[in-house]
Amino acid sequence: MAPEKRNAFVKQARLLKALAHESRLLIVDRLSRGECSVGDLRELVGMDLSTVSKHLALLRAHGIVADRRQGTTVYYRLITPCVSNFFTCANQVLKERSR
Amino acid sequence: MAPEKRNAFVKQARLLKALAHESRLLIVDRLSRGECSVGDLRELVGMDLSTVSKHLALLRAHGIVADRRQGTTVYYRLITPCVSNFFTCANQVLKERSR
DNA sequence: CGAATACATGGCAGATTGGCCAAAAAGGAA
DNA sequence: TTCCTTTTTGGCCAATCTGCCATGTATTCG
Repeated sequence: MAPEKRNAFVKQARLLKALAHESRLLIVDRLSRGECSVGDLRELVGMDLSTVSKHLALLRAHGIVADRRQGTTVYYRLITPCVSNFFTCANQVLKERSR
Repeated sequence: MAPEKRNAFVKQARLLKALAHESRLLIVDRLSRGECSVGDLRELVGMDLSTVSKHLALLRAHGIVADRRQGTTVYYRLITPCVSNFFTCANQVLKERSR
């Protein structure tokens, strides 16, 4: 297989991996409805603040979210909104699988 | 959050995780163009046969592929073809991200 | 300045993953 | 049966992931 084509799969795998976690999906889903502070996301996810912060750092490193500081509060937002399509896509597979 | 809604994210995360690997994406992509023997997939992926077999077992356990034995050869096929939509979806995100 | 708030980061432990090798299974052919 | 081919499984190890705790950093307030 051509190296550049193979590389496309590597990039796709990295992206899927970045999303393949319950907490991160929760976060992405929440952010798809508008930006949100880390504290609010922590409440949503229900884990330690440091854990949530690391999930956010991972999403940021993959270019999925971006942050904005306002005073001591940091707000995150989706910068690739089409990432929400993954939910539709996944649900379709889950539905087809259950038949 | 409601337990059943939360559970949906758990299932989605499991599915994404099952796909989030270069070799498994290669396999799914190949199978989306028709069924294929393990040996052929091994050639495509370029790893040990046992490794490929384990990737296939994982995909099967997640209801993504199914197998059929013919003599000593085992053929795999996609049983949730819409899983290919993930490629479209991922490429869209990757494209949006690069802008 | 110091104290408080809101996040991020470093470090560590336990669990999971992904690879190879060797051995077992399952069929088919002789 | 025995041998050969194809695939699966078990074992092992190195690497990665994910959580919490403790600490560090940035900002605001008094």
